Parts: sequence; structure tokens; C-alpha cells
Amino acid sequence: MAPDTREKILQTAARLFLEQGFSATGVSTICREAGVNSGSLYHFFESKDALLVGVLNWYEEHLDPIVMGPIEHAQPDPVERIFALLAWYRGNMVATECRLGCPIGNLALEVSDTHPQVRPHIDINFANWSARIEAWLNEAGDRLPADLDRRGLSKFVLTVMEGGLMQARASDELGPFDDSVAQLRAYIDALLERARPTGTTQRTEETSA
Amino acid sequence: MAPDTREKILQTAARLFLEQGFSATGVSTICREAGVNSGSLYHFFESKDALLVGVLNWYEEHLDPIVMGPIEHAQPDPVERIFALLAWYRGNMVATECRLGCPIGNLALEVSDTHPQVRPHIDINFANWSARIEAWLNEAGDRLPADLDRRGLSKFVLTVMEGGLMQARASDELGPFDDSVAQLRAYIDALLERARPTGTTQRTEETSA
DNA sequence: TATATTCTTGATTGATCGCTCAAGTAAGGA
DNA sequence: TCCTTACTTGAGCGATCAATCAAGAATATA
Repeated sequence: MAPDTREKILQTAARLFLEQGFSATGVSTICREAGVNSGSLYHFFESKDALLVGVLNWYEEHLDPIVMGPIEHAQPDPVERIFALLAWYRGNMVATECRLGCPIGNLALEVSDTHPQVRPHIDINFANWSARIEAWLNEAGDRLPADLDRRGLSKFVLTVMEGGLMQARASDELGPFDDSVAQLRAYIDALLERARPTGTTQRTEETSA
Repeated sequence: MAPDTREKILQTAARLFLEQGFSATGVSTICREAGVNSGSLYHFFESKDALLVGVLNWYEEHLDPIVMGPIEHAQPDPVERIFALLAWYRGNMVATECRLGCPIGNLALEVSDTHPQVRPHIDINFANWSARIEAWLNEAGDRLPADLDRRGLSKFVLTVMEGGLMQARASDELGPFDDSVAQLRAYIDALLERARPTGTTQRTEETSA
């Protein structure tokens, strides 16, 4: 009968780190918003840094059930799934008026250098994300060129997502994100075209010969 | 005969914000490392936030003389210039063992939401950066398809740079950055190929017919 | 030289920082 | 019932935070 105090602390900290950043968020604020005393927080986490690791583990555990799972279920086509995922992040930016962005990306730039013991946990989150993209690319089989570096392309998709979100937040406009996704679409369309047997054309999905 | 105290403060603050982040850097640390008393700092900057704006103005003024200018001079080909620029950032990452990254990108994620009066100054830095890329793409003329969205592609190049640096820092490896640049290269190669008159081939630069 | 302005000194402010701890309550097993 | 462990309480620790200010030094103009 473990209390949900720990979970409440994790979710509150995750939200505040996303809204304000790690350094700018005080432990006292986390306690107040979680409705918990500092002694309880330090019962479950030995330091603010340990709490940050807990938050990153929380994200690692919830990527599939919250993000990847629903998208895989909603979009059967592995290539379109990539753009459905990017559209999911776009939807978050619309809902927040170009705020927040990606919690892992934010922490990556804030603490990778200063907290070397935390960095690997950020790395794992990114690795899991792009590994799922790589699996989708493999699922696409010979619709993509045989000599394509699918692992490299999977990291490229993450690059596009993070870089697009960054510029969207900086400009307070979705334009740069949409521009980036459009360029990625053009690139992947060119890859699909290159892998297509000569003499065939395709405009909508599931058309062959 | 304005003293160089202000400049010393700006450069010290820029370095510390890059190494530690904005929130994690104390004003007292800036003063100590700049060899200045806090009263002097607050004589030139009315607050820590105003100092941050000063740092962003400093970056805006130095992008051309420090980064873009030398690269334009060293690489005459406008398309190769893009990859020379990316190689310049890669060189910084090699020199710092995958630390620091881009100072503007770091600040973009840390303060865009919490300091709305600072965000436009980040936006300007990004806009200047991608505007230069756009000028290079225009310089490439009909080597690129006429219907290409060159402004969108210029933002895409910034996306690739920032996303690649982020993953390089998170993984402590240049791999994801190199992967991303390689995918961008493949995309731009495809664009060059598409714009090439039929019946011609090209492998090295400055070859025609 | 006289005067005004610019810049520097550095101690000090109240607030907040991450964190501790002794005491107390709750819950489970025997 | 007794004992142990798990968890909570909340005041309080020393340190550091961003920022202030009265005083003085340096500099420029006249």
C-alpha cells in the first residue's frame, strides 16, 4: 500500500521543470504545489538532483503509454506515423501557444554539462524515442531505399522535432516548426520515390502499380 | 573613453551563461570572474535580466565578424558554405568534448517562456542566422529547384544544427550530429540533382556539361 | 581650477535556496 | 497487544540569491 505521495511529487516536479526549468524551480515550490512537506520529499528523494533523475525515469516509463502507443494505434502506415508523431507535438504547441516544448530537450540543454550523472538518463529518453522511429522505418521495408541509413534517419527525425520546437518557442510562431516538417516531408518523399520500382507512380497511400 | 568594464561584464556573463545556464549563474559569480564589484555591474545593467538582453545583443553584433564572415571568406560555394558552417559548430563540439553547444539555443529553451521580454532578442539572433543561410541559398540560383521554399529550407538548416547539437550533448557523442548533417546532405544533394538539366552529371564542384 | 558627471567600492539588505532533523503518526506483522 | 518500519510534520539550518546604497574616486567639461 505504497502512498501516492511519491507519484504526486514526481508529476508536480515534472510539470514545474517543464514550465520553469530545473534551476529556476525551487524545492519549496514543488512541495507547496504537490501539497507535501519537504521532509516527505526528502524521504523519497535524497536530493533535488535525485528528484530530477526520478522525473526522467518517469518520462522513460510513460513515453510508450502516453505518446507512442496511441499514435501507433491510430496510424497503421509506418511512414505516416512519423508525421503523426510530429503532428502530436505540434498539437501541444498549439494548445500551449508555443510554450513548453519537449521536456527532455529542455533538460538536455540545461543540465547535460553541469550534471554528468543525469545526462545518461536524458540520453536514454532520446534513444528510446529514436529507436521507435527506427523500428517504423524498418517496418516500411522496401518502400525506402535499401542503402538508407535508417538509424541515422531516425535521429534526424528527432533532430527535426527538437530544432523545430526550439524555433517555434523562440519566435512564438509555429512557422519554423511547420517549415522544418515540410522539408522533412520533401526529403522522405524523395526517398520513397527513389525506392519505387520504375514505371510506377503513387500519390495517395496504399496505391501500387 | 568609455571603460571596458561593461564589455568585460558582457563577455564574462556570456561565457558563464553558456557554461552553466542563466538561472544557475549567480550575479556574484559574474562579478568575481569579471573582476568587478556588483555596484559596477548594476551601474551598467539595471537587473540580471537586462544583462541577459545585453548578452543577446552582444551575440547579435558578433555573429557576422566571428562566425559568418570568416566562413563566407573561406568557402566561395554557397551550398558548401552551409556545410562549412555546420562543420564550424562541429569543431566547437570537438574542442569542448561535446559540451556547451549553441548559446542562443540554450537560452531559447531556458528563458523563452519565463522571460517574455527577452524572447524577441533570441528570435532576432535566430532570424539573422537563418537569413544568412537564405541568402546563400538564393546565391545558389538555379542550381536549386525554382519552386524550392528557400526560406523554409534556411530554417530547416538551423533546425538541423540545433537538433544535432542537442543530441550530441545528450549522448556525449558526435554521432547524432553527424547523422543529421549526413541526412541534410542527402536531401540537398537530391535537390541539386532535381534542378540539374537532364543529361548532365556532377560529382565534384564547378563541373558543368 | 571649479563643477558636474561617470564610474567604482564593498558592506548590507531581506528573501529564498537546498536540505536537516527530532518528534510524531500510521500501518503491518507477531 | 507490542514492536518495527514507513511515512509525515514543520520549524529551522547556513548559504546564497538578486539588488541597494551612501560614499568616494576618476574623468570630462568649462
